[in-house]
Amino acid sequence: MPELPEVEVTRLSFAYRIAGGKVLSASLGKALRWPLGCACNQLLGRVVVGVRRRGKYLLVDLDEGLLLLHLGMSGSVSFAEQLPPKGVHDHFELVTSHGTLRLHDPRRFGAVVFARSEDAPEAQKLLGRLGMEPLTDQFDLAQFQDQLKLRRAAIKQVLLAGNVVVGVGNIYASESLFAAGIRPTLSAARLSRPRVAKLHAAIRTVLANAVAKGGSTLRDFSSATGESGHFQLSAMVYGREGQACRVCQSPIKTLRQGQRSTFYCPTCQKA
DNA sequence: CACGGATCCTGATGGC
DNA sequence: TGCCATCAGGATCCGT
Repeated sequence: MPELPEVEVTRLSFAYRIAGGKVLSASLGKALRWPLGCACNQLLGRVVVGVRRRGKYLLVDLDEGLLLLHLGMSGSVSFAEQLPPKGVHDHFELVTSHGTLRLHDPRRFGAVVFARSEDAPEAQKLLGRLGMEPLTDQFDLAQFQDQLKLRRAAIKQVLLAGNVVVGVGNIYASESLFAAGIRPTLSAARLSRPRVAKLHAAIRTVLANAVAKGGSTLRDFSSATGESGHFQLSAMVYGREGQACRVCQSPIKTLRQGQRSTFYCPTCQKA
């Protein structure tokens, strides 16, 4: 479910409200992708200092240590003073004096991991190999060009891998490549510098636009306050196989890359 | 190191 | 209605 825009929309929807809250209780349900890395009662009394995002991770900063939350494919976060009773797929809960943070994740590809600090090995294991943040100045064009030169794989797969640039998942990889007019199957290393520059700008525009639209709600994404996103309504290619391209009217095509669907316009996206 | 494929898990959907 | 196959917003691990 969640790519960078959905994670950022989630963050924006609860960060300012949870900040300052003191942890009153914490509980875990079924196992997520990795163990929490501490006993739940070690979190008692901690104060939530703020919530940041790195790639698709939410970093819940505590006065001592931090929690790394990942939503996997099907995760979502709720935050409210009072939440409805726990359901079968609610696997983590942090009750604070400002409200309750809950992670709902049917497929359990998500994770909650405690780390003593961002630099600690348990955090670096998850964050250490992440690529550049696309919506910050860290996303340097020259560096992007240099790094793509080292990758022979298809540009779509390089974007998804997250070790060059983070946060671009299956929806926004297709959308960004459409915006840049690039065929998803092209080898990253063979893209001309001007085309990479176009892609660099496209990624930023597409992601920023998606955040502004509240993310994409395909089946069940909503922010921590329950708001649906509506980026999917303006998607140019994702989920539009067979429909007319919004620019040139050609039917949108689909293909499989690394067991994921890719959508593209055969006319607008040049080989 | 870079690459492609298998893998974790549950639920929705479509064909027969 | 049931059963089976396929697909779904991710990312790690493993063999080459």
